[in-house]
Amino acid sequence: MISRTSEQMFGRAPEPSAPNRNSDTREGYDQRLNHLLKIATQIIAQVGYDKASMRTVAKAAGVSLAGMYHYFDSKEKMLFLIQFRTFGALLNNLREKLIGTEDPVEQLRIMIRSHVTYFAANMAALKVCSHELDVLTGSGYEETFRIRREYYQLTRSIVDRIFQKLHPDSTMDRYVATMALFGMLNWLYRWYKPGEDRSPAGLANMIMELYLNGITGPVSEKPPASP
Amino acid sequence: MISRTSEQMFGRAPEPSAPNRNSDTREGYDQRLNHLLKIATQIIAQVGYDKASMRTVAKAAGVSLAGMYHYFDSKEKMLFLIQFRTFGALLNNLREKLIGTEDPVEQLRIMIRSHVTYFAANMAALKVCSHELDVLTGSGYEETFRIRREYYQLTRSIVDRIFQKLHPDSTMDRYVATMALFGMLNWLYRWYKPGEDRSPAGLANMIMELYLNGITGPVSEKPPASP
DNA sequence: AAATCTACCGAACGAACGTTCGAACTGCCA
DNA sequence: TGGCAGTTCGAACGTTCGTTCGGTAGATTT
Repeated sequence: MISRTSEQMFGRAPEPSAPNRNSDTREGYDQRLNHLLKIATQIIAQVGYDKASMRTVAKAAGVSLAGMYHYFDSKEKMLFLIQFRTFGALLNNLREKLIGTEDPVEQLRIMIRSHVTYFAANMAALKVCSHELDVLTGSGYEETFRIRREYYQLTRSIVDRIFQKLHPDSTMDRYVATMALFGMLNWLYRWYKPGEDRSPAGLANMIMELYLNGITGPVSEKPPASP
Repeated sequence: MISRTSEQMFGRAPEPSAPNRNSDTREGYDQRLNHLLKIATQIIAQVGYDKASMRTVAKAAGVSLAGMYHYFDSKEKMLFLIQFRTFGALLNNLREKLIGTEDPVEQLRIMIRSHVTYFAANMAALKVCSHELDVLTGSGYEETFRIRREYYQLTRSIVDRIFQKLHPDSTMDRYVATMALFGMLNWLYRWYKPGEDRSPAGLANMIMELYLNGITGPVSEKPPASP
Protein backbone atom coordinates (compact mmCIF):
# COMPACT_ATOMS: atom_id res chain seq x y z
CA MET A 1 0.00 0.00 0.00
CA ILE A 2 1.17 3.45 -0.79
CA SER A 3 1.83 5.77 2.10
CA ARG A 4 -1.21 7.88 2.73
CA THR A 5 -1.41 7.91 6.44
CA SER A 6 -3.13 11.18 7.07
CA GLU A 7 -5.84 10.62 4.50
CA GLN A 8 -6.58 7.20 5.87
CA MET A 9 -6.89 8.54 9.36
CA PHE A 10 -9.67 10.89 8.62
CA GLY A 11 -11.07 9.49 5.44
CA ARG A 12 -10.53 12.84 3.81
CA ALA A 13 -8.38 13.70 0.86
CA PRO A 14 -8.47 17.41 0.28
CA GLU A 15 -4.90 17.50 -1.02
CA PRO A 16 -5.22 21.03 -2.35
CA SER A 17 -1.59 21.41 -3.31
CA ALA A 18 -1.26 18.38 -5.53
CA PRO A 19 -1.98 18.79 -9.23
CA ASN A 20 -5.74 18.61 -9.39
CA ARG A 21 -6.02 15.11 -10.71
CA ASN A 22 -9.34 13.68 -11.70
CA SER A 23 -11.12 13.35 -8.40
CA ASP A 24 -13.11 10.30 -9.49
CA THR A 25 -10.13 8.11 -8.71
CA ARG A 26 -9.65 9.41 -5.20
CA GLU A 27 -13.33 9.49 -4.44
CA GLY A 28 -13.73 5.98 -5.70
CA TYR A 29 -10.88 4.89 -3.51
CA ASP A 30 -12.33 6.51 -0.41
CA GLN A 31 -15.78 5.16 -1.11
CA ARG A 32 -14.40 1.65 -1.43
CA LEU A 33 -12.34 2.07 1.71
CA ASN A 34 -15.38 3.20 3.66
CA HIS A 35 -17.34 0.26 2.39
CA LEU A 36 -14.65 -2.18 3.47
CA LEU A 37 -14.39 -0.56 6.89
CA LYS A 38 -18.13 -0.72 7.35
CA ILE A 39 -18.29 -4.41 6.53
CA ALA A 40 -15.26 -5.14 8.67
CA THR A 41 -16.83 -3.27 11.58
CA GLN A 42 -20.00 -5.34 11.38
CA ILE A 43 -18.12 -8.63 11.26
CA ILE A 44 -15.67 -7.78 14.03
CA ALA A 45 -18.58 -6.65 16.18
CA GLN A 46 -20.33 -9.95 15.55
CA VAL A 47 -17.56 -12.48 16.03
CA GLY A 48 -14.70 -10.57 17.60
CA TYR A 49 -11.42 -9.36 16.15
CA ASP A 50 -9.50 -12.64 16.31
CA LYS A 51 -12.22 -14.77 14.76
CA ALA A 52 -12.95 -12.19 12.06
CA SER A 53 -10.58 -13.38 9.38
CA MET A 54 -9.50 -11.29 6.45
CA ARG A 55 -11.00 -13.98 4.24
CA THR A 56 -14.41 -13.56 5.85
CA VAL A 57 -14.36 -9.79 5.55
CA ALA A 58 -13.14 -9.98 1.97
CA LYS A 59 -15.90 -12.39 0.98
CA ALA A 60 -18.58 -10.31 2.69
CA ALA A 61 -17.33 -7.18 0.95
CA GLY A 62 -17.12 -8.84 -2.45
CA VAL A 63 -13.37 -8.42 -2.72
CA SER A 64 -10.62 -10.96 -3.10
CA LEU A 65 -8.43 -11.74 -0.13
CA ALA A 66 -5.40 -10.13 -1.74
CA GLY A 67 -7.51 -7.15 -2.67
CA MET A 68 -7.92 -6.28 0.99
CA TYR A 69 -4.24 -5.50 1.20
CA HIS A 70 -4.57 -2.78 -1.37
CA TYR A 71 -6.47 -0.81 1.27
CA PHE A 72 -4.89 -1.99 4.50
CA ASP A 73 -1.29 -2.58 5.41
CA SER A 74 -2.40 -5.28 7.77
CA LYS A 75 -5.35 -6.58 9.71
CA GLU A 76 -4.27 -4.58 12.72
CA LYS A 77 -4.13 -1.37 10.68
CA MET A 78 -7.67 -2.08 9.60
CA LEU A 79 -8.79 -2.27 13.21
CA PHE A 80 -6.81 0.87 13.91
CA LEU A 81 -8.71 2.76 11.26
CA ILE A 82 -12.05 1.67 12.70
CA GLN A 83 -11.13 2.68 16.22
CA PHE A 84 -9.35 5.88 15.27
CA ARG A 85 -12.27 7.16 13.25
CA THR A 86 -14.88 6.15 15.80
CA PHE A 87 -13.09 7.61 18.80
CA GLY A 88 -12.29 10.71 16.81
CA ALA A 89 -15.88 11.24 15.77
CA LEU A 90 -17.05 10.65 19.33
CA LEU A 91 -14.67 13.29 20.64
CA ASN A 92 -15.43 15.84 17.94
CA ASN A 93 -19.13 15.29 18.43
CA LEU A 94 -18.89 16.00 22.12
CA ARG A 95 -16.71 19.08 21.69
CA GLU A 96 -19.14 20.62 19.24
CA LYS A 97 -22.20 20.02 21.37
CA LEU A 98 -20.53 21.40 24.46
CA ILE A 99 -19.99 24.80 22.90
CA GLY A 100 -22.06 27.50 24.53
CA THR A 101 -22.91 25.67 27.74
CA GLU A 102 -21.27 26.59 31.02
CA ASP A 103 -23.28 24.87 33.76
CA PRO A 104 -21.40 21.64 34.52
CA VAL A 105 -24.55 19.65 35.28
CA GLU A 106 -26.01 20.66 31.96
CA GLN A 107 -22.68 19.81 30.35
CA LEU A 108 -22.83 16.34 31.82
CA ARG A 109 -26.33 15.91 30.46
CA ILE A 110 -25.02 16.87 27.05
CA MET A 111 -22.13 14.44 27.36
CA ILE A 112 -24.37 11.50 28.25
CA ARG A 113 -26.93 12.34 25.60
CA SER A 114 -24.21 12.79 23.00
CA HIS A 115 -22.54 9.50 23.85
CA VAL A 116 -25.72 7.44 23.98
CA THR A 117 -26.99 8.94 20.75
CA TYR A 118 -23.75 8.21 18.94
CA PHE A 119 -23.71 4.73 20.40
CA ALA A 120 -27.25 3.98 19.26
CA ALA A 121 -26.42 5.16 15.75
CA ASN A 122 -23.13 3.25 15.55
CA MET A 123 -23.53 0.22 17.76
CA ALA A 124 -21.18 -2.04 15.86
CA ALA A 125 -18.37 0.50 15.76
CA LEU A 126 -18.66 1.31 19.45
CA LYS A 127 -18.78 -2.35 20.34
CA VAL A 128 -15.52 -2.83 18.47
CA CYS A 129 -14.08 0.15 20.31
CA SER A 130 -15.20 -1.07 23.72
CA HIS A 131 -14.41 -4.73 23.31
CA GLU A 132 -11.14 -4.70 21.36
CA LEU A 133 -9.61 -1.91 23.39
CA ASP A 134 -6.21 -3.50 23.93
CA VAL A 135 -5.69 -5.33 20.67
CA LEU A 136 -3.69 -2.59 19.00
CA THR A 137 0.03 -2.38 19.67
CA GLY A 138 2.77 0.17 19.30
CA SER A 139 2.02 3.52 17.74
CA GLY A 140 -1.44 2.45 16.69
CA TYR A 141 -2.38 1.88 20.28
CA GLU A 142 -0.83 5.12 21.43
CA GLU A 143 -2.62 7.11 18.80
CA THR A 144 -6.05 5.81 19.76
CA PHE A 145 -5.15 6.04 23.42
CA ARG A 146 -4.47 9.73 23.00
CA ILE A 147 -8.01 10.36 21.78
CA ARG A 148 -9.54 8.25 24.51
CA ARG A 149 -7.56 10.17 27.08
CA GLU A 150 -8.86 13.47 25.74
CA TYR A 151 -12.39 12.13 25.84
CA TYR A 152 -11.83 11.01 29.40
CA GLN A 153 -10.29 14.29 30.51
CA LEU A 154 -13.09 16.29 28.99
CA THR A 155 -15.60 14.23 30.93
CA ARG A 156 -13.48 14.25 34.04
CA SER A 157 -13.27 18.03 34.06
CA ILE A 158 -17.06 18.22 33.98
CA VAL A 159 -17.35 15.78 36.87
CA ASP A 160 -14.76 17.77 38.78
CA ARG A 161 -16.68 20.99 38.38
CA ILE A 162 -19.92 19.38 39.49
CA PHE A 163 -18.32 18.22 42.73
CA GLN A 164 -16.60 21.54 43.18
CA LYS A 165 -19.93 23.28 42.90
CA LEU A 166 -22.24 20.92 44.80
CA HIS A 167 -20.05 18.90 47.16
CA PRO A 168 -16.70 20.64 47.53
CA ASP A 169 -15.94 18.71 50.71
CA SER A 170 -16.92 15.27 49.46
CA THR A 171 -14.25 12.60 49.74
CA MET A 172 -15.56 10.90 46.65
CA ASP A 173 -12.73 9.90 44.34
CA ARG A 174 -13.44 11.73 41.11
CA TYR A 175 -11.52 9.18 39.08
CA VAL A 176 -13.80 6.47 40.41
CA ALA A 177 -16.84 8.63 39.75
CA THR A 178 -15.78 9.22 36.14
CA MET A 179 -14.98 5.58 35.51
CA ALA A 180 -18.33 4.55 36.96
CA LEU A 181 -19.99 6.70 34.32
CA PHE A 182 -17.89 5.17 31.57
CA GLY A 183 -18.80 1.78 32.96
CA MET A 184 -22.49 2.50 32.51
CA LEU A 185 -21.88 3.79 29.00
CA ASN A 186 -19.34 1.28 27.74
CA TRP A 187 -21.30 -1.69 29.01
CA LEU A 188 -24.30 -0.68 26.89
CA TYR A 189 -23.13 -2.77 23.96
CA ARG A 190 -23.60 -5.91 26.03
CA TRP A 191 -27.30 -5.57 26.63
CA TYR A 192 -28.92 -2.68 24.76
CA LYS A 193 -31.12 -3.67 21.85
CA PRO A 194 -32.93 -0.80 20.18
CA GLY A 195 -36.70 -1.06 20.15
CA GLU A 196 -39.82 1.03 20.32
CA ASP A 197 -40.12 0.69 24.06
CA ARG A 198 -36.57 1.78 24.75
CA SER A 199 -35.55 4.62 22.52
CA PRO A 200 -32.00 6.01 22.57
CA ALA A 201 -33.31 9.33 23.88
CA GLY A 202 -35.19 7.64 26.70
CA LEU A 203 -32.17 5.53 27.53
CA ALA A 204 -29.99 8.63 27.70
CA ASN A 205 -32.47 10.31 30.04
CA MET A 206 -32.52 7.33 32.37
CA ILE A 207 -28.74 7.12 32.52
CA MET A 208 -28.60 10.85 33.20
CA GLU A 209 -31.06 10.46 36.05
CA LEU A 210 -29.29 7.43 37.47
CA TYR A 211 -25.88 9.01 37.41
CA LEU A 212 -27.01 12.37 38.72
CA ASN A 213 -29.52 11.34 41.39
CA GLY A 214 -28.91 7.65 41.99
CA ILE A 215 -31.75 5.27 42.60
CA THR A 216 -32.66 6.54 46.06
CA GLY A 217 -32.31 10.21 45.28
CA PRO A 218 -35.14 12.55 44.34
CA VAL A 219 -36.82 11.93 41.03
CA SER A 220 -35.56 14.78 38.95
CA GLU A 221 -37.98 16.96 37.07
CA LYS A 222 -38.68 15.50 33.71
CA PRO A 223 -36.20 16.76 31.13
CA PRO A 224 -37.60 18.29 27.96
CA ALA A 225 -39.33 15.42 26.23
CA SER A 226 -37.50 13.98 23.25
CA PRO A 227 -39.21 11.81 20.61
CA MET B 1 -10.99 -37.63 29.29
CA ILE B 2 -13.06 -39.75 31.57
CA SER B 3 -16.53 -38.53 32.35
CA ARG B 4 -16.45 -36.67 35.62
CA THR B 5 -18.57 -33.72 34.91
CA SER B 6 -20.00 -32.94 38.31
CA GLU B 7 -16.68 -33.16 40.08
CA GLN B 8 -15.01 -30.92 37.55
CA MET B 9 -17.72 -28.34 37.84
CA PHE B 10 -17.30 -27.76 41.52
CA GLY B 11 -13.82 -29.00 42.13
CA ARG B 12 -15.16 -31.37 44.74
CA ALA B 13 -14.91 -35.11 44.81
CA PRO B 14 -16.92 -36.42 47.73
CA GLU B 15 -18.01 -39.54 45.87
CA PRO B 16 -19.23 -41.27 49.02
CA SER B 17 -20.78 -44.25 47.27
CA ALA B 18 -17.79 -45.43 45.32
CA PRO B 19 -15.41 -47.90 46.94
CA ASN B 20 -13.24 -45.74 49.13
CA ARG B 21 -10.15 -45.70 46.99
CA ASN B 22 -7.01 -44.09 48.15
CA SER B 23 -7.93 -40.42 48.17
CA ASP B 24 -4.40 -39.31 47.35
CA THR B 25 -5.05 -40.03 43.71
CA ARG B 26 -8.21 -37.97 43.54
CA GLU B 27 -6.85 -35.17 45.64
CA GLY B 28 -3.75 -35.04 43.51
CA TYR B 29 -5.89 -34.89 40.42
CA ASP B 30 -8.02 -32.03 41.74
CA GLN B 31 -5.01 -30.11 42.96
CA ARG B 32 -3.39 -30.37 39.54
CA LEU B 33 -6.62 -29.38 37.84
CA ASN B 34 -6.93 -26.32 40.05
CA HIS B 35 -3.36 -25.39 39.28
CA LEU B 36 -3.94 -25.65 35.55
CA LEU B 37 -7.13 -23.60 35.78
CA LYS B 38 -5.37 -20.93 37.79
CA ILE B 39 -2.57 -20.59 35.28
CA ALA B 40 -5.00 -20.64 32.38
CA THR B 41 -7.06 -17.92 34.03
CA GLN B 42 -4.05 -15.66 34.41
CA ILE B 43 -2.97 -16.11 30.81
CA ILE B 44 -6.43 -15.71 29.31
CA ALA B 45 -6.91 -12.58 31.41
CA GLN B 46 -3.62 -11.21 30.10
CA VAL B 47 -3.82 -11.92 26.38
CA GLY B 48 -7.42 -12.93 25.75
CA TYR B 49 -8.98 -16.31 25.03
CA ASP B 50 -8.08 -16.56 21.37
CA LYS B 51 -4.45 -15.60 21.75
CA ALA B 52 -3.98 -17.80 24.80
CA SER B 53 -2.88 -21.00 23.11
CA MET B 54 -2.93 -24.37 24.80
CA ARG B 55 0.81 -24.48 24.19
CA THR B 56 1.37 -21.30 26.15
CA VAL B 57 -0.77 -22.44 29.06
CA ALA B 58 0.89 -25.86 29.06
CA LYS B 59 4.36 -24.36 29.12
CA ALA B 60 3.48 -21.93 31.90
CA ALA B 61 1.98 -24.74 33.95
CA GLY B 62 4.93 -27.06 33.39
CA VAL B 63 2.87 -29.64 31.52
CA SER B 64 3.21 -31.00 28.03
CA LEU B 65 0.76 -29.88 25.40
CA ALA B 66 -0.82 -33.32 25.19
CA GLY B 67 -0.95 -33.47 28.96
CA MET B 68 -3.46 -30.63 28.99
CA TYR B 69 -5.98 -32.90 27.32
CA HIS B 70 -5.85 -35.28 30.21
CA TYR B 71 -7.68 -32.60 32.20
CA PHE B 72 -9.75 -30.84 29.57
CA ASP B 73 -11.83 -32.21 26.74
CA SER B 74 -11.04 -29.10 24.77
CA LYS B 75 -9.91 -25.54 25.09
CA GLU B 76 -13.49 -24.39 25.23
CA LYS B 77 -14.27 -26.77 28.07
CA MET B 78 -11.35 -25.27 29.93
CA LEU B 79 -12.83 -21.81 29.58
CA PHE B 80 -16.19 -23.22 30.61
CA LEU B 81 -14.75 -24.52 33.84
CA ILE B 82 -13.21 -21.15 34.66
CA GLN B 83 -16.44 -19.28 34.01
CA PHE B 84 -18.71 -21.84 35.61
CA ARG B 85 -16.75 -21.89 38.83
CA THR B 86 -16.33 -18.13 39.01
CA PHE B 87 -19.96 -17.31 38.32
CA GLY B 88 -21.06 -20.04 40.69
CA ALA B 89 -18.86 -18.77 43.49
CA LEU B 90 -20.07 -15.23 42.89
CA LEU B 91 -23.69 -16.30 43.13
CA ASN B 92 -23.21 -18.50 46.19
CA ASN B 93 -21.24 -15.75 47.87
CA LEU B 94 -24.04 -13.27 47.38
CA ARG B 95 -26.76 -15.66 48.51
CA GLU B 96 -24.96 -16.41 51.74
CA LYS B 97 -24.29 -12.81 52.62
CA LEU B 98 -27.87 -11.80 51.89
CA ILE B 99 -29.26 -14.14 54.54
CA GLY B 100 -30.80 -12.29 57.47
CA THR B 101 -31.19 -8.89 55.79
CA GLU B 102 -34.57 -7.63 54.70
CA ASP B 103 -34.16 -3.93 53.94
CA PRO B 104 -33.64 -3.70 50.18
CA VAL B 105 -31.27 -0.73 50.38
CA GLU B 106 -29.11 -2.62 52.83
CA GLN B 107 -29.34 -5.66 50.57
CA LEU B 108 -28.06 -3.62 47.66
CA ARG B 109 -25.16 -2.43 49.78
CA ILE B 110 -24.35 -6.04 50.54
CA MET B 111 -24.57 -6.96 46.88
CA ILE B 112 -22.17 -4.24 45.79
CA ARG B 113 -19.74 -4.90 48.61
CA SER B 114 -19.85 -8.62 47.94
CA HIS B 115 -19.25 -8.20 44.22
CA VAL B 116 -16.43 -5.70 44.54
CA THR B 117 -14.73 -7.73 47.23
CA TYR B 118 -14.87 -10.90 45.16
CA PHE B 119 -13.67 -8.97 42.14
CA ALA B 120 -10.69 -7.53 43.98
CA ALA B 121 -9.72 -10.96 45.23
CA ASN B 122 -10.14 -12.66 41.83
CA MET B 123 -9.44 -10.00 39.25
CA ALA B 124 -8.15 -12.33 36.56
CA ALA B 125 -11.09 -14.72 36.84
CA LEU B 126 -13.65 -11.94 36.73
CA LYS B 127 -11.91 -10.32 33.80
CA VAL B 128 -12.18 -13.60 31.91
CA CYS B 129 -15.84 -13.79 32.87
CA SER B 130 -16.60 -10.23 31.80
CA HIS B 131 -14.57 -10.12 28.63
CA GLU B 132 -15.07 -13.60 27.15
CA LEU B 133 -18.78 -13.66 27.86
CA ASP B 134 -19.91 -14.93 24.49
CA VAL B 135 -17.12 -17.30 23.56
CA LEU B 136 -18.80 -20.44 24.85
CA THR B 137 -21.26 -22.24 22.62
CA GLY B 138 -24.01 -24.77 23.01
CA SER B 139 -24.68 -26.31 26.38
CA GLY B 140 -21.59 -24.75 27.91
CA TYR B 141 -22.96 -21.32 27.14
CA GLU B 142 -26.41 -22.17 28.41
CA GLU B 143 -25.08 -23.54 31.65
CA THR B 144 -23.10 -20.42 32.49
CA PHE B 145 -25.93 -18.25 31.22
CA ARG B 146 -28.25 -19.86 33.74
CA ILE B 147 -26.06 -18.78 36.63
CA ARG B 148 -25.64 -15.28 35.28
CA ARG B 149 -29.38 -14.99 34.92
CA GLU B 150 -29.89 -16.01 38.54
CA TYR B 151 -27.32 -13.46 39.61
CA TYR B 152 -29.09 -10.84 37.55
CA GLN B 153 -32.54 -11.72 38.85
CA LEU B 154 -31.38 -11.65 42.43
CA THR B 155 -30.00 -8.16 41.91
CA ARG B 156 -32.98 -7.09 39.88
CA SER B 157 -35.39 -8.10 42.63
CA ILE B 158 -33.49 -5.91 45.08
CA VAL B 159 -33.62 -2.96 42.70
CA ASP B 160 -37.33 -3.57 42.17
CA ARG B 161 -38.04 -3.47 45.88
CA ILE B 162 -36.06 -0.28 46.34
CA PHE B 163 -38.12 1.49 43.71
CA GLN B 164 -41.31 -0.01 45.08
CA LYS B 165 -40.47 1.39 48.50
CA LEU B 166 -39.01 4.78 47.63
CA HIS B 167 -40.33 5.72 44.20
CA PRO B 168 -43.34 3.56 43.41
CA ASP B 169 -44.47 5.98 40.70
CA SER B 170 -41.13 6.45 39.00
CA THR B 171 -41.08 5.69 35.31
CA MET B 172 -37.49 4.54 35.55
CA ASP B 173 -36.98 1.31 33.65
CA ARG B 174 -35.74 -1.16 36.25
CA TYR B 175 -33.98 -3.24 33.63
CA VAL B 176 -31.96 -0.21 32.62
CA ALA B 177 -31.29 0.61 36.27
CA THR B 178 -30.02 -2.91 36.95
CA MET B 179 -27.87 -3.00 33.86
CA ALA B 180 -26.37 0.36 34.75
CA LEU B 181 -25.20 -1.15 38.02
CA PHE B 182 -23.71 -4.15 36.25
CA GLY B 183 -22.02 -1.73 33.89
CA MET B 184 -20.28 0.00 36.77
CA LEU B 185 -19.24 -3.34 38.24
CA ASN B 186 -18.29 -5.24 35.11
CA TRP B 187 -16.25 -2.38 33.73
CA LEU B 188 -14.02 -2.40 36.80
CA TYR B 189 -11.60 -4.84 35.22
CA ARG B 190 -10.71 -2.24 32.61
CA TRP B 191 -9.35 0.37 34.97
CA TYR B 192 -9.13 -0.74 38.59
CA LYS B 193 -5.63 -1.39 39.86
CA PRO B 194 -5.41 -2.23 43.54
CA GLY B 195 -3.30 0.11 45.64
CA GLU B 196 -3.05 1.60 49.07
CA ASP B 197 -4.95 4.70 48.10
CA ARG B 198 -7.87 2.81 46.61
CA SER B 199 -8.75 -0.19 48.69
CA PRO B 200 -11.45 -2.62 47.59
CA ALA B 201 -13.58 -1.62 50.58
CA GLY B 202 -13.28 2.05 49.76
CA LEU B 203 -14.07 1.35 46.14
CA ALA B 204 -17.17 -0.58 47.13
CA ASN B 205 -18.34 2.30 49.32
CA MET B 206 -17.91 4.80 46.54
CA ILE B 207 -19.84 2.70 44.06
CA MET B 208 -22.57 2.23 46.64
CA GLU B 209 -22.79 5.97 47.13
CA LEU B 210 -22.73 6.71 43.42
CA TYR B 211 -25.42 4.22 42.57
CA LEU B 212 -27.66 5.10 45.49
CA ASN B 213 -27.34 8.89 45.58
CA GLY B 214 -25.79 9.86 42.28
CA ILE B 215 -23.24 12.63 42.03
CA THR B 216 -25.62 15.48 42.71
CA GLY B 217 -27.55 13.79 45.48
CA PRO B 218 -26.92 14.22 49.20
CA VAL B 219 -23.65 12.89 50.52
CA SER B 220 -24.73 9.88 52.46
CA GLU B 221 -23.64 9.40 56.04
CA LYS B 222 -20.32 7.69 56.17
CA PRO B 223 -20.75 3.92 56.30
CA PRO B 224 -18.97 2.01 59.07
CA ALA B 225 -15.30 2.47 58.32
CA SER B 226 -13.55 -0.56 56.90
CA PRO B 227 -9.78 -1.05 57.02
C1' DA C 1 3.83 -62.07 38.65
C1' DA C 2 0.55 -60.59 35.52
C1' DA C 3 -2.91 -57.46 34.37
C1' DT C 4 -4.97 -53.04 34.76
C1' DC C 5 -5.30 -48.24 35.33
C1' DT C 6 -3.71 -43.45 35.76
C1' DA C 7 -0.80 -39.76 34.45
C1' DC C 8 1.83 -38.05 31.11
C1' DC C 9 4.48 -37.09 26.83
C1' DG C 10 6.80 -36.66 21.79
C1' DA C 11 5.38 -36.38 17.45
C1' DA C 12 2.46 -35.63 14.12
C1' DC C 13 -2.00 -34.16 11.40
C1' DG C 14 -5.10 -31.19 9.16
C1' DA C 15 -7.04 -26.87 9.13
C1' DA C 16 -7.05 -21.95 9.29
C1' DC C 17 -4.67 -17.88 9.44
C1' DG C 18 -2.08 -13.32 7.85
C1' DT C 19 0.59 -12.04 4.31
C1' DT C 20 3.10 -11.89 -0.25
C1' DC C 21 4.02 -12.32 -5.21
C1' DG C 22 3.45 -11.99 -10.00
C1' DA C 23 0.36 -11.34 -13.31
C1' DA C 24 -3.65 -9.55 -15.37
C1' DC C 25 -6.98 -5.68 -16.51
C1' DT C 26 -8.33 -0.83 -16.62
C1' DG C 27 -8.25 4.04 -17.76
C1' DC C 28 -5.31 8.03 -18.50
C1' DC C 29 -1.52 10.89 -20.42
C1' DA C 30 2.38 11.37 -23.62
C1' DT D 1 0.01 3.83 -30.11
C1' DG D 2 2.83 2.93 -26.26
C1' DG D 3 3.59 3.23 -21.57
C1' DC D 4 2.46 4.04 -16.92
C1' DA D 5 -0.03 4.04 -12.61
C1' DG D 6 -3.97 2.37 -10.06
C1' DT D 7 -6.68 -1.71 -9.00
C1' DT D 8 -7.78 -6.46 -8.61
C1' DC D 9 -6.94 -11.28 -8.34
C1' DG D 10 -5.45 -16.53 -8.05
C1' DA D 11 -2.17 -19.04 -6.01
C1' DA D 12 0.92 -19.92 -2.91
C1' DC D 13 4.12 -19.61 1.53
C1' DG D 14 5.20 -20.13 6.19
C1' DT D 15 3.34 -20.19 10.70
C1' DT D 16 0.39 -21.27 14.38
C1' DC D 17 -3.33 -23.50 16.14
C1' DG D 18 -6.42 -27.29 18.47
C1' DT D 19 -6.46 -31.88 18.63
C1' DT D 20 -5.13 -36.86 18.26
C1' DC D 21 -2.38 -41.06 18.41
C1' DG D 22 0.69 -44.44 20.12
C1' DG D 23 3.38 -45.32 23.59
C1' DT D 24 6.01 -45.20 28.33
C1' DA D 25 6.57 -45.21 33.45
C1' DG D 26 4.78 -46.11 37.68
C1' DA D 27 1.37 -47.39 40.92
C1' DT D 28 -2.57 -50.45 42.12
C1' DT D 29 -5.22 -54.48 41.78
C1' DT D 30 -5.84 -59.41 40.90
